[in-house]
Order: sequence, then C-alpha cells, then structure tokens
Amino acid sequence: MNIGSVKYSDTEIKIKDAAKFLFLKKGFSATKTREIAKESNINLALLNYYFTSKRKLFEIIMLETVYDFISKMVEVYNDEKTTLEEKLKLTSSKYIDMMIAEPHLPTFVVNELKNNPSSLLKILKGKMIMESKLIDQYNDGVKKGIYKKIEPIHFVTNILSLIVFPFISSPIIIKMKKLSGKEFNEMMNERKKLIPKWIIQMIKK
Amino acid sequence: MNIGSVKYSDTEIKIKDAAKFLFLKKGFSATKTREIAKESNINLALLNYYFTSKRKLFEIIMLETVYDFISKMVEVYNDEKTTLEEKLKLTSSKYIDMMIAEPHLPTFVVNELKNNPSSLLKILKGKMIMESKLIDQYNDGVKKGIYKKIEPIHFVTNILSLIVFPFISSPIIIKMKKLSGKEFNEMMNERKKLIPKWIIQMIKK
DNA sequence: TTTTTTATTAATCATTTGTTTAATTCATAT
DNA sequence: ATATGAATTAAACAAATGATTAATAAAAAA
Repeated sequence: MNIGSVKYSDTEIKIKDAAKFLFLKKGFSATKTREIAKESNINLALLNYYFTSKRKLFEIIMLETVYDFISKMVEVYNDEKTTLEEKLKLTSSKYIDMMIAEPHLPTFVVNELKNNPSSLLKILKGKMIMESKLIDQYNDGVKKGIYKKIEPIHFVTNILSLIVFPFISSPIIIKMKKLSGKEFNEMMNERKKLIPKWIIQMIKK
Repeated sequence: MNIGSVKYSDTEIKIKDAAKFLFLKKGFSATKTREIAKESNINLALLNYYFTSKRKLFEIIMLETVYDFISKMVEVYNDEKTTLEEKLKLTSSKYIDMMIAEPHLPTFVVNELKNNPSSLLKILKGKMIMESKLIDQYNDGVKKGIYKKIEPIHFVTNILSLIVFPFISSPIIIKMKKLSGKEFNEMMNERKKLIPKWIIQMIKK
C-alpha cells in the first residue's frame, strides 16, 4: 500500500480513499476536485493543502494502485517453494478475488498506464517477471520435453489475458450471456480453477 | 461504418475524424471541443452547428466504433462456410490487424462501454454471438467427443481475451520485454497463428 | 497560560470549457 | 442579377473548475 512507508493523517487518508474511489470509477479528467471534497467530507482547500494539486494526488494513488496490482504478481512468480502449476492457481485466485472486490481496478490500471507509462518505469523492473522463478520453471519443463517451446512473453501474456480481460470486458460478457452481476462473479470464480488447467494444456506437449 | 447509412458533408467528416482520433486517444472528458476544432481545422461553433453538443458527437462516434468492432466478430462467427478452426484464424487475423492499425481502439471500447453500457444494448443482440454458428460447431464437437465440455461463454471469452488483452496491456508487455513498438507488432503478428492453436489445445480432449 | 504551529474554513480568483449569438460569406435557385 | 437558405466566423456568455488567500479554530509547545 504505502510504497515508501509514508505516514498519512486521518484527513489525508479520507481524501486519498475518496479520490481513489472516484479516480478508479471515472478516471482523472472526469473526476472533479469538488467531488473528491464532497465524497471525503473535507473542505475543498484541504486537497491542495495536503496534496498540492489534483494531478499530484492522482499520481500518488496511481502509483500505489499499480504497485499493489503488479507486486502481487511478482511475489507469486518468484516464490521458490511453489511449483509452476501452483503459481498459476495462486495467481488466478488472488487476482480474481482482487478484481471481484474492485471491478474498476483493471480498467483503471491499463488506462492510466497508457497515458502515463513513465510511472510504470518506477515500479516495474523488467527483470522481476521475465526472469522470475516461474519462467525458470517453464524453461526447465521445456528442457525436460514436458512443455512446448514458445516465447515466455507469450506464456506470461496469456496468463494475464485470461485472468484480467474478462473483468475489463464484463459489460460485453454480461450482455452476451444476460448475466447478473452476481452470476458474472460466479463465472469468474469458476475461472480460478479453469485458467490454470487451460494454461497447462496450452503448453503441454 | 455508417450504421444507418447517414450521409455526412465534408465538414462533418473532418470533425468526426478529428473527434474520433482524440476521443480514442484521450477519452471523452480529457478531449476538449477546442482541440477537436483545431485538429479538424474548423471553427469551434461548427461542432455544435452540426452535432449539437460534444456529448452527441461522442455518442455517434462511440456507436460507430463499437459497431465496427463487434460486427467484425459477429460476421466471422456466423459464417456458414468456414470451420471452427478457420473462424479462429480469421478472428485472430482480422482483429490483430485492426488493432495494429488503431492501437487505442480496444481501450476506448472497453472504457466507454463501462461508462455507457446502454449504447451496447443498441448494437449487440445477445444472440448474435452466443447462438452463432461457431457455438453450434463447438457443441457439435463436444457431442462427437472431440472437444471438452465447458460453458461456451468461457470459450468465447478466452478467444477475445487472448486476442485483445495484449493490446490493452501493451505498455506492460513492452516494459517487461523491453520491446520497441515495431517489435511489439511483430509479436502480435506471431499470435495470429498461435492463438487458434492454443484455443484448440484448450478445448481438445 | 501564553505562544506558536498546524489544521480547517468560506470566499474569491483566474482559467478553462461547452455552448450560443449575431454578423458575414458562400452557394444555389429563381 | 437577386433573393434565399446554408455554411462559416469572431466574439461573447455562463457555468464549471483547479487553485489560492486570508481569516479562524484547534492542537502542540513554551
């Protein structure tokens, strides 16, 4: 959560929470400072008093959110104790829970990364994922002749795609299948078990 | 393109093109009417003269864009002449070409659908995809014991995920693998052949 | 308690922004 | 050539918006 272990006062937390809620839901431009003030029950001027500007406040929230999102993946992928298959299960499970709790999260992350990829540079060291234990384990499987050889980047991309995209495209899925929000979440919970199987089938010889 | 075969004057087309370019890149709120006017070399007042309001202009563009995006899928999925595997190849190929040409398209579509799902209702008849020839062919395969039985909605979701998500998450992929834009496109072109294979492996017994 | 620093507030400022108006130019039909 | 309607323009309006100010209240230090 707190990237540099910065301590925030109650008021600052109130502002940050409200701002995060609104920024996630509506993005930067559509969120107005007066909305943030109202949502957090603080005086408008306090936003600038504590955070200097709307943009600065946004960048703090953005950074923390993207950090949360990505570090979850990095942690699992670099765990020395788990197998490749366990890593897939853990990733699916953690991310799907995360996104059921905060459905706006993935859209926000991909959106704001597109507009502001530099903030990603600060967080995502290229190595953390592409040289992770997961990739080692996959390459080992290839050597042993268990797995097909494809570029590891495709492998990682496919995992993320199958987990995250359904949340981003939820309105389309809901419309296609005439689902309720609850039914959509059930469908996503089903995928916790299915995705690891699918990924294995994709790479297995 | 033109949903109701409406004819537009040169000026209207200039406005629409500029507006589409900016809306795709920056979204509704971050795009200013004066930017659209400048980008299209028209007088600011003409925007309202022809399109009444920024919101109305946006809705027209939004509708046409989403229609383009979805009808491409519907066409392929309902083709009576092609096999399931051919449909997968065609979908991958067409969508990847489409998104290489317009990288902002998928983010725009999923974004604005989230904010305004009603516009989707006008276009996407639930049946068109979930009762398409593709689904028939998949169900036939299940009956014949060739394919595993999973909910068709997962099947459709997975296809779309593997095709579209990499474009949405391009900044992450580019960072992870330290790619240039050109290299990223090459990677996406590789996927045209890979995705159909992966999908088949996922469903094959 | 008194002083000093910090937190909070209401009011205001300066731009930005979507939209409209009224005047002018252009094209077309008579 | 003239009249009529459509297209275009510069200017302006009103509301929204991010930010600041100056005054007040609350908390901490002396």
